Parts: sequence; C-alpha cells; structure tokens
Amino acid sequence: MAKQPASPSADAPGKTPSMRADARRNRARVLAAAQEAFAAEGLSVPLDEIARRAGVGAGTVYRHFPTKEALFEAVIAERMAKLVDDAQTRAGGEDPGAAFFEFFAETVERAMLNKDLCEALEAGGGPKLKEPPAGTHQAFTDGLGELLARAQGAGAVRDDVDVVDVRALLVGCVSMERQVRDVRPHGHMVALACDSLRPRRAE
Amino acid sequence: MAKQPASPSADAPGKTPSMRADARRNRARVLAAAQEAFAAEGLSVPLDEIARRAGVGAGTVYRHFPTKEALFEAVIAERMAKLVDDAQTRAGGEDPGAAFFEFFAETVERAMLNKDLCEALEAGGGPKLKEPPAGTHQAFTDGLGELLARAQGAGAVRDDVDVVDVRALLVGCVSMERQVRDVRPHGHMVALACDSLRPRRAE
DNA sequence: GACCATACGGAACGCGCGCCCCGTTTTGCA
DNA sequence: TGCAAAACGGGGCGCGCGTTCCGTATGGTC
Repeated sequence: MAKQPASPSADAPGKTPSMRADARRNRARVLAAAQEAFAAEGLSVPLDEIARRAGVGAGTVYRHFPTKEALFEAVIAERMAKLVDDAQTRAGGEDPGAAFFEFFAETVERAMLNKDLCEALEAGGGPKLKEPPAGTHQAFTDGLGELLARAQGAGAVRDDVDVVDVRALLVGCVSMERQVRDVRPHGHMVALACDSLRPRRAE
Repeated sequence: MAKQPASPSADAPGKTPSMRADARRNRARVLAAAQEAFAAEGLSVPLDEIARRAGVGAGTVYRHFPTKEALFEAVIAERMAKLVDDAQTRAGGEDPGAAFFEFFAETVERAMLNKDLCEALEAGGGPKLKEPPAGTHQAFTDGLGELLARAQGAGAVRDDVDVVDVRALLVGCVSMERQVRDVRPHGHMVALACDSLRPRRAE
C-alpha cells in the first residue's frame, strides 16, 4: 500500500518529488506512450505494446501504475482536466451561445482524435458501469452545465434540456461522426444534431 | 468445404432440408440460444456459454456454424430481415412522415433490446471496418432510404439530409439512449434528436 | 570509490476463450 | 433388427494478454 506512488494524493501535484531520477523519467515516458497508444487504439492496446513504445519493460509500467486500468485512468484524468480548463476559459467569454456550441464541437473533435476519451465518455454515462475517473466526470459535467446555463440564459439554447441531455447528445455526436468519418466533413453531424438544441423559431 | 451446411446457398431457405432430425433440432436450439445470448451480451459472450444454453457441446455449434462470427452473422441477418420487413410494411402506409419517424424510433428501440444489433449497426457504418452481413446492411439502408424519400416528399423531413446522415443519426440515437438508459423515459433522446430532421419553420 | 536501497527488464504464470479432434451415440435405411 | 453414415460432446490445444517474480543494473550517499 505504501509502495505505489499512484494512489496517494501526491500524484496530481506534478512530478512526484522524492523519486530516483530514472524512475521519474521512466514514469513520464510510460505516460506519454500510454497517451499515444490509448488515443489510437483505446483500452484494448496490449500493455506490452505501451511498454515497448516507452522503451521500458512491462514490470516498470506496473511499478508506476498498479494496474492497466490505473494507467488508463491517469491518461483520462489528464485529458479531462484539459477539457474542464477549456470549459472554464470559454465560460468567461462574451458570447455564451458561441461558447457553448464551440466547446461542444471541440469536445467531440477531441474525442474523435482520442479513442480513450470516447470510451471514457461513453462509460461515464452508464449508471453502474465502471466509472474509473471518479470526480473527473463530475468536474466535466459541471463545466458543461455552466456553459449550458449561460447559453440558455442568453436564449441560444432551448430551456427544456439539461446537462444530462446535452451530455448524452455529445456522446451521440461522437458516434455519429465516427459513422461518417470519411464520407462527410468534420463536424457535419454535430452541426445537424445541434440544431435540435436551438430554440424553435415559432411556438 | 463440403462439410458445413452453412456456406452454401441452402441456408436461408428455412430449415436446411436434407439433414438428420436431431441435427436440425440442434441447429435451431443453437440459433435460439445465440439470439438470446447475443442480445444480452453482444459478441463478447463466450461460445461455450451459447452451447450450454442450447444444451449442446461446443463441437456441435461448430458443425453448424464454421465460426463464432458466422453464428453472429446468422443472428444479425435474421434481425435485419425483420427490420427491412418492417420498413417495407410501413412504406405502404398513408402518412409518410409518421412512417419514417416511427420506423426510426422502433429501430432504435430494438437496438436497445439487442446488443448484437447495436454492434452490427455501429460496425456497418465504418468504411473498411468488417461488414459481416454483406448485403444485409444494403437492404436496411435501402429500406430506410425509401421511407426517408417519402417523408421528404411529404415535407415531413428537411430535404438537405440523405440516408447516410439519417443512418448516422440513428446510430447516434442508440448511443444517446444508452447514456440515459434509466434516468430518462424511453425515446426521450430520439425525440430530441429527431427535431433536427424536421424542416425549420421559417427560413 | 564503495555500498545498499531502489528501480529495471523480461521471462514466466494463470486464465479465458476460439477452435479442433476423436471416441461414442444416434439416426435412418435396408 | 443390423449397420454405416452422420452427428454429438467435451476435453484439449494454442494464443493473447494482464500480472508477478526475481536476478541484475543503477543512482545517490557517505
């Protein structure tokens, strides 16, 4: 329990201070390799493949992350954090409608580029389906909710939808875009689906 | 090559005529068990599990279907055929708009009930991703296209979408509904997403 | 420069699962 | 009823992959 530097809180702060130099370097390499590999293939990449790309042995990976899933979660946590940052930045913008729709599209696009993000978003929705990055999803949902509320306040999004709907629509858009991957321009389905969020002209 | 009664054309016609009685019975049992098991768990159910449910040995399954995937395809083919039937029936109806939207919703609902259908629909979209039920998907797309064309002719669906868009939206809806599975009533997301297919009031 | 804790690497283990093999049973025809 | 062909069943093989183990190399300290 006191072995792995992964579970304690001294993980996010940055570089895990008290650690031998090569260990810190290898940890970074593993993380980088995992990011790349998970992005391309999702959770299904063999762990040995990640080790190879990182130029280390499988044992080394396990010394830094207790399990393959833990490594996956670390990658996801980082990606999610970036999304949340993005959301908060945009929330300060001038045009709430544009902020919301741009963030929505941006998120879908990142999910298209990173298979791991797809899988995390899809899994995060399920009720009791594994939710690895515990608080991470909550933070994302909060950020999305904030943008949504502002957009609704500005009349850019209809009032009878909530974060749950939008989150589901987002996951749906990822599916759609993947379906038409190279037969339609990027964002085509997002644009189509987002129409359903805009207020109807006449009631 | 002359061993399996699966690859030749004498497969779809119904009950594979020249076959020992027990063989025919077992084949039916396997198919039924597979339908149930694939519906619940998708392609990931162990083949042994299907054999157990059917009350036969694994060898028996392989005598009737050369591969696990072949069995999967057989199940999918049957489900797809039902969908196509459904589409053709509705195409004869009076209200093209209702026919289209009802078929759309019905398809999503069936996909929610059968994980295999989800997987088949999702896989069928990709360009070079395996497309097991070769012509089956085409037939489905054709049926959907027929309903779409009629609905557009009646002004119930906007003219600037085509079958590819609709098919993608359909797959997206399956994702969305799964996301909100037990936190929203059935069809909630479908209703939302379908709004984007309706013509805008004013231009 | 020497020493020991720390970290490394990759061989090895266990497990799940698709698929095959072959001794045994069943079927249907003569 | 007898017999050959057809079908059965489930044990077993091979493989991929997550995880562990341990002999070896390396880094930081005295």
